Amino acid sequence: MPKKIKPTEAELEVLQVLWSYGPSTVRFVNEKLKDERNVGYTTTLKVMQIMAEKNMVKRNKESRTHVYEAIVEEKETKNLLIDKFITTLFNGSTSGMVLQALGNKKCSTEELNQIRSLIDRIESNQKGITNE
Amino acid sequence: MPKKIKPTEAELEVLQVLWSYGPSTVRFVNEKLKDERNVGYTTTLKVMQIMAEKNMVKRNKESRTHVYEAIVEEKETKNLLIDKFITTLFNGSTSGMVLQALGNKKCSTEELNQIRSLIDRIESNQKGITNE
DNA sequence: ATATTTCTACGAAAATTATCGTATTAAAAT
DNA sequence: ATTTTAATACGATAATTTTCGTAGAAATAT
Repeated sequence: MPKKIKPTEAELEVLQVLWSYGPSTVRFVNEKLKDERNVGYTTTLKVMQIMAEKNMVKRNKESRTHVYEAIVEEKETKNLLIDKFITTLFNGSTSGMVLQALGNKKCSTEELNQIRSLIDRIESNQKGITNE
Repeated sequence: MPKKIKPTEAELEVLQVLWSYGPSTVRFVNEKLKDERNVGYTTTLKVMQIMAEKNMVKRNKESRTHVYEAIVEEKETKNLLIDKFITTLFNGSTSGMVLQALGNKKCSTEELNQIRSLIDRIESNQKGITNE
C-alpha cells in the first residue's frame, strides 16, 4: 500500500500554491493564501512545518529562508481525493458524478469536445483498438 | 444568498443514508454506517441531533423512535460540494476535473455513452437547436 | 409486576485542526 | 556597532469535530 494521503483543508490550500508555483517560501505561500482569506504568517508557517513532519513537503534549509516543495504528487493526490469524493457522494459511480458536474456547470464547446474525445479514446482502448 | 451548507464528514455519511433510503431512524442509519466503519449508536444519535439543530434534517417525534429526514436537497448539496471541489482543486475548471476523473477510474461503455449523449445534448442547446 | 431492552437527552472527554503569541536568531539597514 | 527587519521554533490556546458514557423514560418481554 502506498502512503495514505489525507491533507486537511489548510494543507490543501498550501499544496495548491506549491503545485501551481513550484517550490516556495512560507512568505510567498502566505501571500497567496491571503489573496483568498485572512491568515497570519505564523499560522501558515506552522501548517507548513507540520506538513514537513508528515512528509507531504520537503524543505530546503540551506538558506535561512526555507524553501518548501511538494512531495505528494499533484495528480496522484487529486485522484485520491476524487476517488474519495465519488465514493462518499456518488456511491462510487464516476459517471454519476460526471453527469451531475456537467449538467451543473457550464463548459465551453472546446472543453466538451476534449471530454468527448477522451471518451472516444477510452472506448477504443476497451475494444482493444489502441491508437497510440 | 441561500443557506450555507457545510456538512462535516460524519454528517455527509448520514445524509447519504437518508438520501438513499429516505426517512430513517437513528438505529437504521447507524447500522448502515457500521457497514463501512466502526461507530457507536450514541455517536450517530448525537450527530443526527446536531444535524437537526442545524436544520439539515427534520425529525418526526411522534413515535418514541424518532424518524429523521433530510431537509437539504441531495442534488443541490452535491452541486455545491462539486463546485467547491472544482474550485479548490481544479481552479474552477469543470472539464479539468472531469478529464481527470474519467482518465482515472474506469466506466462501463454504457456509462461513457450516457456521458457522451449528455455532451451532445448540451452542445445542441448551446447552438440553439433544442431537442425537447 | 418486574426485569430487560431500547430509546432519547445531555454533557463531557478525546481527537483533530487552525490560529497565533512570544522568544530567539540571523540578516539587513542605518 | 546598533537598530530594525524578517525568519524559524515552540508551545499554547481556540475552534471544530468525533466519540461515547451515563441517566432516565418508554416500551417490551417474562
